[in-house]
Parts: sequence; structure tokens; C-alpha cells
Amino acid sequence: MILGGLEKRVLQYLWDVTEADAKQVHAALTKRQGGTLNTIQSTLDRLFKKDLLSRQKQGHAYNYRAKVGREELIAQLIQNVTNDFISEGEDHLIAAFSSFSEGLDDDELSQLEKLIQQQRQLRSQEESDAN
Amino acid sequence: MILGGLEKRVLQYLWDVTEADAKQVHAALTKRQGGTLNTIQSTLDRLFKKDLLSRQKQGHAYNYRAKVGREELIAQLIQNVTNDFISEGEDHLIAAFSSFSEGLDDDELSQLEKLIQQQRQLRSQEESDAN
DNA sequence: TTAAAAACCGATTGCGCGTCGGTTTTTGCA
DNA sequence: TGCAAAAACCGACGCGCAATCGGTTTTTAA
Repeated sequence: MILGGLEKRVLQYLWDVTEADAKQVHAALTKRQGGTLNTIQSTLDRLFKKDLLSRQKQGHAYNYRAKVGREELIAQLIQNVTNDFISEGEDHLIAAFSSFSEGLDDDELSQLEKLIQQQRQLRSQEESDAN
Repeated sequence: MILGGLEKRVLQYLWDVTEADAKQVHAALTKRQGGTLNTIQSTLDRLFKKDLLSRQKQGHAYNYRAKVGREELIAQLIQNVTNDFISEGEDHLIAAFSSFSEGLDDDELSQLEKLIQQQRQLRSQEESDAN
């Protein structure tokens, strides 16, 4: 999955406002750049076909919503990018992390640890919920 | 920076063997797919122009080497992919990690923790080396 | 010096984003 | 219910870039 610049800007906007139609997106993005309303419609349509947006007719026009969360999409894109470099049996995240870790300062390392613990806690909680 | 499929395969190969000329790369990649020797030469040249490979004439042909490590490149690609989605002041890694963490099992979480600790150790070691 | 090997050049194809013009469909209202 | 406006839809074009090769020039080794 490849995303162009305009597509990314549109997604970003939809994450911010939750829901919008083509006209609104156009109005918002044209402030600096964004082409015709038609261009925006095409872009929304392309994103819809990529299954990144959902739409629903509301009165006259489609209302679009992001179908994937930002984090989710980022994860997917990272996966795409790393896929071909990760050998069989190797862990994607771990490999990717090795790349990162050098660029992190102590605070960030601590943040990561916290996130991990959060994740653990979340799980044990879900587990007990299931019982 | 965008990398095509063949470019990625070539890089992968060069990481494996450290050094190779076009003929060798061609021989290796053609086993499953890889086009003409000429195609490989073009690809090597493109990678060279992207500053991802270095070359040196050795006898008759160029010998190519990866100029960036795998982890380094992965990190760069991830950065590229996430850049447009990360707002000012937000931490790339943390944001990206949030994406991942849900897909990890307990073992992987533990692995990550270990990596973090390793990283810490590495640093304190470097610090004492510097004194 | 010369034949073979490799590099180099340039052209072509295919794909995907960005961009619109023009046509069809939908819709709200008079 | 008919009509004008709004929106969707369709199709086309330009552009950039990877992949692919044929053909020509340059290099090299015998």
C-alpha cells in the first residue's frame, strides 16, 4: 500500500474531525493547497477503495470517516516497508526496534517500558474480564 | 525514498554476502526471478545513485557494497513512512510502538524489554568508556 | 591489437498519485 | 411533479519512478 501526499493529508484531517464530506475536506485542505473539489473527491474515492475510509450518504453528499486509526495505519505501513527485509522466523517489531533504539534517549526508553507494562496490564485485565 | 521490489532483493543479497559484482548478483537473484544482467546493472546503478551502495572497480567489474546497514535503512524507511503522520513534538517511536504493541504476544513483549535493558547497558558502558 | 566483458545510454512499459473536464445521477425545493 | 443545483461518477492526461532491455562505447586482459 502506497499513500501519496494528498492522501495522507486527507487522512490526517479525517482523524482530526472524525467525519467530513468532500466539500469540507476541500475547504480545509485548500487553505494551503489541495486542488479542485474534484481532486479531493477522487482522492477520497481512492482512499475508500483502499478500504481506509468508510462512507455513508448523509442527505446530499457522502460523509467520510477514517476506517483505520492512525496507529493502526502506521503499523501497517511499517509492516509493508519492513516486510521484504525481515527473514523468515524473524520478528518484525524486534527487528524494527533494533533500528530505532539507538536514536532514543533515556526518557524514551523509559516511556517504552511503561508502554509495555501498560500493555501487559491491559491483557491480564482482559483475561479476567473473559472469566 | 522509495524502494522497488528488485532493489530490496538486491540490498538483501548484498547484506548477506557483503560484496558482489553485477554478475554475481544476477546469478544469485535469477534463481527465482531477476531479469537480465542488464536489469541488475541498472538496479545496482540506481541504488548507487541513491547512495545506498558504494562501488569500487576491482579488476574488470565494479564491486558493490551496501553503504547502509539493514537496521539503519529500516529505521530510515520507518521514519519516512511515519513522518507525515506525526505531529510536532510527538515522539515517532512511541507513536509507532503504540501501533505495534497490540499485535505482540507476551514473549515478544519480554524480548522488547530485554532489548531496552541491553540498550541501557550499552550506554552506561559507553559512558564509562568515554572516561 | 583485438575480442570479450562490462559499463553506459536511452527507450519503453507499467503502475499509481494528482488533477480535472464533462456527463450522469441524485436531491431538495418550488 | 418537474427542474435547477449539487454531487457522484467516468475517463483522460501528466508525471515520477521502478523494471526491463537493446544497442553502443569503453575497458580490460590475453
